[in-house]
Amino acid sequence: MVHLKLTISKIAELAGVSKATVSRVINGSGYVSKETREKILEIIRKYDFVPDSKAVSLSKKKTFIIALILPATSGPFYGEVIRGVEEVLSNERYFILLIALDSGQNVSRSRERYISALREGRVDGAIIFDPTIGEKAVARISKTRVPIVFLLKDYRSFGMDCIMVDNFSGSVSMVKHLVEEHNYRNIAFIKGPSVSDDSEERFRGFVSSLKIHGLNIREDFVFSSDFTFEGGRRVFQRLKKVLNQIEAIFCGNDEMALGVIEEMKKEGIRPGKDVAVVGFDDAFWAEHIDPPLTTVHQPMYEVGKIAAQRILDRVENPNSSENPLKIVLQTKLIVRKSCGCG
Amino acid sequence: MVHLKLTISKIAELAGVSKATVSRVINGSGYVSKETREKILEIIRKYDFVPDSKAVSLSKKKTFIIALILPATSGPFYGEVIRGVEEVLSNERYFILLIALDSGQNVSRSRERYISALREGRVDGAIIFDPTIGEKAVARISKTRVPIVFLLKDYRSFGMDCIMVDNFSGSVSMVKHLVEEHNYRNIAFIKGPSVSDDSEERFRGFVSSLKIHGLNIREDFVFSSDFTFEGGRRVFQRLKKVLNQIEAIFCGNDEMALGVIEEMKKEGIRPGKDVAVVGFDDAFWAEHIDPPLTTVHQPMYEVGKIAAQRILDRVENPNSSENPLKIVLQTKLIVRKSCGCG
DNA sequence: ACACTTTATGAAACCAGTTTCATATTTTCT
DNA sequence: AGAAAATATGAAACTGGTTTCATAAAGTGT
Repeated sequence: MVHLKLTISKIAELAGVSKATVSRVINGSGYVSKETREKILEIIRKYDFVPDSKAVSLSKKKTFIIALILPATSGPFYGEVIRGVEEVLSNERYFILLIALDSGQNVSRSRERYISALREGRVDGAIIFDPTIGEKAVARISKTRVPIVFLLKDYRSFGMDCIMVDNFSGSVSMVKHLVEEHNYRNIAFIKGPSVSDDSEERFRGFVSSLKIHGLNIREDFVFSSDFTFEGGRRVFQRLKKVLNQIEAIFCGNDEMALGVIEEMKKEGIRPGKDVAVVGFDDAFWAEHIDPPLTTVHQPMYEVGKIAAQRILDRVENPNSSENPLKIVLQTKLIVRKSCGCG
Repeated sequence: MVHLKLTISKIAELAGVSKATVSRVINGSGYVSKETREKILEIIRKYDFVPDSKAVSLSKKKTFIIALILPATSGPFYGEVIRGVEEVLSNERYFILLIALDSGQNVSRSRERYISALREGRVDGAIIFDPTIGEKAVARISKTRVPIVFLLKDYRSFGMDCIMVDNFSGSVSMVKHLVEEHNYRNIAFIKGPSVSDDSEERFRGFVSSLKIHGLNIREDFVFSSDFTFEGGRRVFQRLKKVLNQIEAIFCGNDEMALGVIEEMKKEGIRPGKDVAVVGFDDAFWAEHIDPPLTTVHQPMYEVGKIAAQRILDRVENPNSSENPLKIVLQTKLIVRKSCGCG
């Protein structure tokens, strides 16, 4: 038995009506008499008919798909952001087209890929988390006229909403804790890659907060790495030279903090006791490592949720002349033991 | 200036040819003279034209989208599987439609959602990782005729490929290590939810391996929980009663192991010293907790890659009569310190 | 020079729906 | 009863592409 594909026309034929009427019944639009509707619904049920989304998308000019672009390296955040986005979108019957940015040299390749997706009209809107994007690419994206919400990048000048996380304040509250609660006065800082805005913000918060506390920044206490675990290990080797001059190491993110902690232990130095080590992000595992990591929590689940709400708003009210929105979510200091507490 | 949308017809008009010819140029199909081709390409470039994917999908009956269905709770795996899938698919210019299964009571709701996506013809194929699915749902899925690859579920009887991980052997090698290297003879086991095949397989491997080593299974050493961190903590409270009779606790997954370890520490019991605790999965953080967790590595990145390769194969050779494939990937014992080593 | 193949192109059908418009029938209101 | 408004339905146009088919021109072989 050959499986013949059902279409709205076949249903119409079976019901003895026109396809326009079947379409009205399916969409609940226009006038249809009660009897006709029931008859058609009966047949739809009987044959288990579902309209083809490709045809619907074409004629309605709407895909019910939102692109979600994420950096491949966002490790712990990945899941959180997706969870937030999915929760909101699935309730409104939208789907997620997930595009991961290649790491390394291939970012531009994957950037082309997602810009193509936008230009081809594959999606109704996009949530873009692309830390290394620049104005040229944003300009191209803006030409597509597809509603966009940027994550952790402010491109309101291109008419795009953005959801930010207040990294600066996060650093400030961390330094406040280290200085006021622990009386540390010599704090090293390990920066992430300089292309990362987050990294720079965190560093600026660090510098600014030191100043506020009347401490001046020692350039030889500032190190640079790449936000990875391995990078944390490596940078510790350089940092060792000043280890006897410092009381705390503020790492630009948790992964590097973990690398530093591991390396310290290997050398018989006790993190949290001999020298404090703190991070930034509050990764899933941060509370379970030894010692539990004092860090700054990034509300990535909320970022996902709010981004999804915004993009839906934009998509469903395309001609709202509302100005591009900037929403700043607060970070939260999470005190555990690696700072010397407890 | 109003932005008028470009279509293939407008391009054709501008080039003074028919849209059929433009289509041929774009697709590189059929005959087109060199001059005509160049003229058309010139105009396409000049106006920066990209064909609408919705229209292409409809007429080609192909979306270049693969659905990827994942349980929301797959925490650490999430990223790994996605990474593997994305790597393969993006190279072949396919996109991922990501659908996360709700946790708890809403699984069936999200199951409906992804089955809808298949029935609507939204995707060319699907990779399904749905641990609690049953035959009824699989039967409905199979009716859609959409090529499917199942992850960690064997539904070859419905014509679907499956990628499995050999949990049984994983358990066996773990027990072998505990018994042969450490001489433990009294080992507790904490099962995951009984609906999970993985959980059951791991348990069966445990039982079988005990037998092989001439040990008999003590029912009061077997506990049940739910694969969560909290579940691990709770079950430890029950497990305490037999704590003085056992030398090791084999946890059905890493998260529970972590819960157990935390709880033990709170009570002043030293995991890895006083009693061994081992897990299953090899989550990202497993090597960084204290003590580093001895566990069984699940090759989820490879699972993703292979699943993606299979689904592409099926999608691009729709009438291959090849029998449904079962691919079993091997787990790997990762010895760290929580078993008492080192 | 003639038949045959290859190359080149456009008209029209097609993919599977939605939407507009015209028309016919009822219903409601003076 | 007659006009206006509401209800009901189908034909046809439309979404933006691809593909088939017919036709014509150019190239090839004998």
